[in-house]
Amino acid sequence: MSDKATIYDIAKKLNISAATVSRALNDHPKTSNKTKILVQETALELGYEQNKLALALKSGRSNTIGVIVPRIDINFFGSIIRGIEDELYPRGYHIIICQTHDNEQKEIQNINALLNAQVDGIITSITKNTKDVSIFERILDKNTPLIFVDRKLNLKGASSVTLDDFKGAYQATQHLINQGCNRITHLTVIGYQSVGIYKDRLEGYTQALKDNDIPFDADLILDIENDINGGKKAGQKILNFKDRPDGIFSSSDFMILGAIKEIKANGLKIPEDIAVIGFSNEPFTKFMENPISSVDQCALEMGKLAAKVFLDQIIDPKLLKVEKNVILAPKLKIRQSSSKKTPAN
Amino acid sequence: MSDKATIYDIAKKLNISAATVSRALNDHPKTSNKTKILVQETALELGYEQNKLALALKSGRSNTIGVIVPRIDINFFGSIIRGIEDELYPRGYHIIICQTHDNEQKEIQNINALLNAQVDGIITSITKNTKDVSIFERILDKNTPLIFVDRKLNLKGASSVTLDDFKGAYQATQHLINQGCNRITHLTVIGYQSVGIYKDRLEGYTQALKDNDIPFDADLILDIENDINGGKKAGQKILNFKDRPDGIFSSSDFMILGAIKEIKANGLKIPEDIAVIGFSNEPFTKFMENPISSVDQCALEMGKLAAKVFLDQIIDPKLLKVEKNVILAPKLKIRQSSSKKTPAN
DNA sequence: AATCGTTGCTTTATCGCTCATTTAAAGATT
DNA sequence: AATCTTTAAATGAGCGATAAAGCAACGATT
Repeated sequence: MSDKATIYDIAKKLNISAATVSRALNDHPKTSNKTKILVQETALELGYEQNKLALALKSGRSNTIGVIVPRIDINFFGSIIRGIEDELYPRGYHIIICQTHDNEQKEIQNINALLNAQVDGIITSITKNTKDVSIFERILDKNTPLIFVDRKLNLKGASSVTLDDFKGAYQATQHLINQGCNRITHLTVIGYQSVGIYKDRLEGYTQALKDNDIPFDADLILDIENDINGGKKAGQKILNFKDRPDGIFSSSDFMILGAIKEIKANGLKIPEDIAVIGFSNEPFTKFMENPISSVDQCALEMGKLAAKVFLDQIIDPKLLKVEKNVILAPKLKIRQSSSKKTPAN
Repeated sequence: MSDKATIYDIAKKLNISAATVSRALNDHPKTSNKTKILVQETALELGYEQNKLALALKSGRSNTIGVIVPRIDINFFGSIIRGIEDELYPRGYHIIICQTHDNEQKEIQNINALLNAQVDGIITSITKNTKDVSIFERILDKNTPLIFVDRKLNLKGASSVTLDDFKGAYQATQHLINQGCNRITHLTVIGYQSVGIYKDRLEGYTQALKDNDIPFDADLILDIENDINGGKKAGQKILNFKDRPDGIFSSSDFMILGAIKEIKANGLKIPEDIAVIGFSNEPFTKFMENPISSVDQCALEMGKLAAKVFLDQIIDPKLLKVEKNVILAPKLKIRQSSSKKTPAN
């Protein structure tokens, strides 16, 4: 039971007051060098370590930040967290992780728990089902910095780091058009339109068509489940079209994977017959035998930026609420699945 | 600035002492129902919330656990963390995440930081380069429960949840033999033998050969880099063998992916010419057009078990150190890449 | 010699909560 | 009626660190 030494132990040993020890350790100007050295030596000798909890209680700052994501084991969120950690750890911050599993109730619980734990800020991606804004207002009421990553709410006083989903979708669609496609379907999930990102992707797609004088055809918008099976069903529909599409822009990599499987199973070639591009740049897309093009969401960078925005917010606690909204440009990863003209990786 | 209410605020309002408020809120037996109700109502009215920091300082327990992994954005570790979170969150624990990036110095820093933060326990996967045991002994000296996941050190007093790598390797090799292979190469990383798991996999492979009266051939052990490129190089070597192998057991999915690409590029068929199986069950293995067989490491379950072991440890703080070593049986995921006889998914 | 300013430390109070101990009040016992 | 129990609340201390204010000692100033 090597019970930790406190500043009191040091004080007693040196016959000085605890406050002096505290100042000596903090390199306070009003301390003599003699005492500083003496205290530091004794601290080392006793194996003293600052109790962060006491400091946190006293100062009201825990040096801890809460991060809430739908699920940790989704690559995208894992990378975001890594970005946050990479940025904040060197500055002495700890990161508390919470998951919502896309459940609004858990989201509320998580936020309350984090606030109780006195975190210095919260970075979060909202659930697909978040309806109630009030819990987020509570965060702001407490003057706790709130930064949304990727999935955001529009809330005065809250910052955000998001992807320009419109642009990503626009570029992906434009890329397909450049490859010679002129009948492009779009796979999406209408049910998630509240999250905003799917809506933006749909709009980017629509705009790209418009700018290229390709008529918009509502039948080409396929509303499916966001998984491989949904993609397979979409693949069937696509194969059954009288006027078969020659391109697919999917708002998710999993949906496009299903569609690809279905299309190939029916003897069509990708990208020759149908060129496809997904969204998210899931790790598996580049590992495939025929690598899948996708829109990269720069997760790592989003995490880093969110961390930086957080740091900006707390530079001056007296400052009126700073609100900062960063929009990241996505990066197209052109691979075989959409390279009719020039194959690439 | 809706500054949080404390028990003193409640006490003042009701003209009772703070201690009574504390007891009332904690449902202490020596409190009258009248007071309890009164206090609870006032607490609600003032928007009181317990300050966990103060509680932690007072009680010496932070209700926080530290998790240190090489990298968060690796699927395997993400799943472990998810398992831990799923298990501990409902019991009121928070999880602080740290990364080592496989750097021993960062590992030491992380541990020190977590101990300063007064975590109630540490769950970790050591780096590939960990040499020094003393930092882990420090954890135990402080009576902080220490649980290793997957990558462990043998340390008296520390618990562990690991995979039976030997068994996984044995089963994978046996499976290839069952499929008719009798000249099986093994891809490994000799440099990582200190981590233990690669060594165990090699031994499982060796034992399976022995039990099936297949002579061990040291030339069939290929020591390569643990990535796709390493796998490609291994693939070349395999193709150049005079007596070409008909099976590959790889201790990593990335290595086998490279090997597969190389082999297919040379016109050979998988599994017909060469049957292959990897290790880790990375997500991409099942998404491939020709899904890759692999040994699943049950990451989620490992995380959950680690959390449970932690909870076991702290049931009775007075108890002598409990040491618990759980070894999980891996699960073979048989897919196309190794299914010569009966195709499966 | 008396006063002033520095320097460097001590004292005291506080962050919010809880535990052990004490006190007070009411009821039970003879 | 006087004492003993029981019960509920008050008191005070302390977890570990720090900030503000107070004070002693020294040398410098006039």
